[in-house]
Amino acid sequence: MDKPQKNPTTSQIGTSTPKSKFEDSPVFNYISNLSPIESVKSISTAQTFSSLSFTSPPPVFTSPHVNSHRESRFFRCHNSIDRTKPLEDLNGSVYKEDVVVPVIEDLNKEAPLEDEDETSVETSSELPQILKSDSQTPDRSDSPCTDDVTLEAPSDIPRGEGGSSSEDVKMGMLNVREVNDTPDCGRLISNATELLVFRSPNDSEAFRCLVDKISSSERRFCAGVKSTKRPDINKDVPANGSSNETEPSVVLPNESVFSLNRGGMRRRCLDFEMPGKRKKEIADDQQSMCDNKAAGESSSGCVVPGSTTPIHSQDIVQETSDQAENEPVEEVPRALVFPELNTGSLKKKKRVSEQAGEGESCKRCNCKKSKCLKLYCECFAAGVYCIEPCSCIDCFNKPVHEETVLATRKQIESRNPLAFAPKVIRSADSIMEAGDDASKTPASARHKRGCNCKKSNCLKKYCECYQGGVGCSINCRCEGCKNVFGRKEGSLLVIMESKQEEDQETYEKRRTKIQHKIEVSREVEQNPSSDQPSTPLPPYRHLVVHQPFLSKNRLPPTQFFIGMGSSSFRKQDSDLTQSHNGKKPVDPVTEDKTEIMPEILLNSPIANIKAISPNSKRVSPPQLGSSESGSNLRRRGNGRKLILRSIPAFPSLNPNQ
DNA sequence: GAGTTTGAAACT
DNA sequence: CAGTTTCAAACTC
Repeated sequence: MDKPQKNPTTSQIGTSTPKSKFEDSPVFNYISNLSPIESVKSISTAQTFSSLSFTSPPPVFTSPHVNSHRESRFFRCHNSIDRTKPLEDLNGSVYKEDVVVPVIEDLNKEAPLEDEDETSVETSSELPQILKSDSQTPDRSDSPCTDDVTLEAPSDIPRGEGGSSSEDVKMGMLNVREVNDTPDCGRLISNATELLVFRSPNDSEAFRCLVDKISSSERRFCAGVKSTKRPDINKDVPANGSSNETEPSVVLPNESVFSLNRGGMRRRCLDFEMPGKRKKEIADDQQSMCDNKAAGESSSGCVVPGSTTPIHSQDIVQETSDQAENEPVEEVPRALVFPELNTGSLKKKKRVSEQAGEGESCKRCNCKKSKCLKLYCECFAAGVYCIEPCSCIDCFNKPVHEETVLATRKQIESRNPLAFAPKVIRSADSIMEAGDDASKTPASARHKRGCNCKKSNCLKKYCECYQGGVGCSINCRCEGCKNVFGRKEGSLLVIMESKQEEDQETYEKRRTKIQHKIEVSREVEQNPSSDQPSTPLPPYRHLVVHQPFLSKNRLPPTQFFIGMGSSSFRKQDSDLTQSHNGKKPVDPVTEDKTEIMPEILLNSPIANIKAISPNSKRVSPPQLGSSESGSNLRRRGNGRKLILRSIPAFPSLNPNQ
């Protein structure tokens, strides 16, 4: 199996092979040179670290467990393949590798900070186990395999990638859960809930909550994990890994944030979480295997409630934070994921949810004719089984009918591969934003398909964009859009036009600036270090900060459309820019920018991120008129247009791609 | 809680 | 692809 392979490496590295050997090895040297961390680790952690770098992630990644997790996200692993492919692809690729790596890094870095090496070690070890197989015994922590896993991940995954973070988070979750089987599960769960929130399609709000909490949650999470794990870990884990790995828990939180960025990641988080819940539930009910399957998906479902987004997410988060300490109940939402099995626990959850106002957070449907086998059903659409709280009639969206569910899913997916993809796609920027604004800035995001509102003015939850806490985009065909999160192009155009009317002089100035920027951008390309807004390398924050939406405090609209065919989005985006042109005949500048930006953006991943930021795209909603927006625009001047262009560059989001 | 409104999903 | 119907959530009373 995978383990054997890993084990040898790990065991060798960790146990038998002395540091000296590794160090002597050319590989070791090479690795050490590559990573800055090494130097630190070399002393205490060298073994683990090196092993990580050496060992290939493959074992973990390849491990069936991993797969199972992914699959679990949805109703089943198998299913996941079809429907989730897009998502999974995103998740999957990043998932395994990313997860492992971040943890390791964090461990290395933080390990020293954290006192307990032992705990850290165990966590790392556990992670592998989890990754490999959820079901596997926790005892494994002792086994070298775990070490291997951790080791491997780091090497492959670069820190820089935000996506990885998600993985890490998941990993952390998993570890925690497994560990949790024990007492502290509650906390873990609470933490998990946060993750779930991220996952929710509506992430925007959830994301906010997370962001807000993250700082605190991380602490908790780490603390909880450590505390929980340590006892167990200590038992199993000897001094070895201890020093190295302490960090995982800590790491997780941070990375979790990153994970949020990617749509795919969300679900995973849910899945992982599910297991945790599941364990609890299982312990209580000893539910059948189906639960596990369902759990994975359900978890996602819980999160899903896109509509619930803002409110729910917040509520949930709060609850989690509060309850986490007191009660594990938080999981309620997840429980939703699992259908009938949880009944006992569900009640609890229900109560909790209701109290918290969470009801919304979890998906509950009220289907009467669809049998919960159509997208009409929120649960089904969210990839979650219906649960007790649901008031559905003739529900087939239950583990009992798993086959039916899967078949139906397949069918729907065949029709629309993205049918089960999150409706709201978030960009990596979201994280950044969150970081900036603990407030709640929703991550930049957009509705993948756009809305078609005619009477609600995109001011009610009828509007999926509004529901998801994102602004309308070009994709939207809404009429009279007044989406507070961002109006669609029409509005923008209007704004633009008005501006032009107001002052063409300004326009010309802008144009000049843009040209300027273009020049700058060129320079930037040559000199990445430059602070120019266009520069890809510079911190994402620039983008985020400048984005007008952020100023709003509300969700920054995202330009990012994920699952959707990127091509369409791009076109649309371009259309936006063009639309300006179209409606406004002018805007040669934009075109210029667009041309320039893409190149820059494409060059570096970071650039991509920037590109993602939707804000730029959306010129600025009505609110923009205010000073902030104006200032932003001026600052970037061209920046904004440039950013829009960059969007297309953002490849990673599209699952399909 | 019942009824209405709304827009997505499904169907033709 | 467009138009219509079905459906269930969101909303109102």
